[in-house]
Amino acid sequence: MSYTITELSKMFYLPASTIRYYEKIGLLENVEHINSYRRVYDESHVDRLTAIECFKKALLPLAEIRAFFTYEKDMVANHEKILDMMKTQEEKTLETMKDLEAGLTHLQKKIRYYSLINEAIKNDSPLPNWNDL
Amino acid sequence: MSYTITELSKMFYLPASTIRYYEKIGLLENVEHINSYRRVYDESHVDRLTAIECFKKALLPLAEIRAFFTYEKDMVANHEKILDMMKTQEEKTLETMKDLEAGLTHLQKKIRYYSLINEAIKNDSPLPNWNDL
DNA sequence: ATAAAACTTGAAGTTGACTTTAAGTCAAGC
DNA sequence: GCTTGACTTAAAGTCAACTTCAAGTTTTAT
Repeated sequence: MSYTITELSKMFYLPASTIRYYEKIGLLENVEHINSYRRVYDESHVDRLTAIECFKKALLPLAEIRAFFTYEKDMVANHEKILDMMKTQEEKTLETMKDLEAGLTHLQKKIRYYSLINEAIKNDSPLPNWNDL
Repeated sequence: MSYTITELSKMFYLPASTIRYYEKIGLLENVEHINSYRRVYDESHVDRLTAIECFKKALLPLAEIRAFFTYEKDMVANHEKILDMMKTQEEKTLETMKDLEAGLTHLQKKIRYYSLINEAIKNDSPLPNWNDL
């Protein structure tokens, strides 16, 4: 099965320009050009983009993702390097999640506070105090 | 109590240049300059930086954070706008957390996989298959 | 009194991840 | 055979969030 850039674009909700950009920086490889012009993709590229999507969700920078693909070409030789990369990234991701959770808690406190303010204004009652939450 | 830029810098693990930058883009306000030269900060600035830290953890862009501070100056007039902002941001944060969790799961699967590869190589046994996980 | 350390400014530079632009190519339909 | 539309290229532009730089000022230590 083969795909045009527009098909991939729709599949992954990515602008075609981004898909071309990924090729340019080496995230997508071996892209054929029919009549030495238009790009043609196959399952391998769909797999790549799927993997990229996952890694991006885990907040890996594109350079790291590319490094992973490079190492993965000889995973027997590089399995330790890859394992290191993934573990380092796992820690970063966990760290980010902790921050996000703290941020979310802060946000939700603000939401409670401003909901109370809303109430107080409606009922013409005294405004609540941030420290009373 | 008053603080120098270096003191704040150490308190918040931020380079002084960043603190100056935050002032420049309007995140820090009313910064006095002794002898019309060096910056002097007080508790209000410590509070601001603490709030900025929280919002940044929740991944709010600096422009949003500044907007919040602006609205907060008249929270009686702007409480609905603020509430909207915070709720919108809460959703975005929850969305990001979901993505992060998905990314983390993917990462952990990779870690399991490459640990098995590691084992297999040590024991000279056949390499595991990604689909067997 | 002088030099070094710590701070100041405005402007320019950096990084990552794209996006936009301008000019060109090619197949398809009228 | 000409236009339209979907694609191509390389290069430049954008955006957020800083960082670095060059040149100047002030405080502190010798």
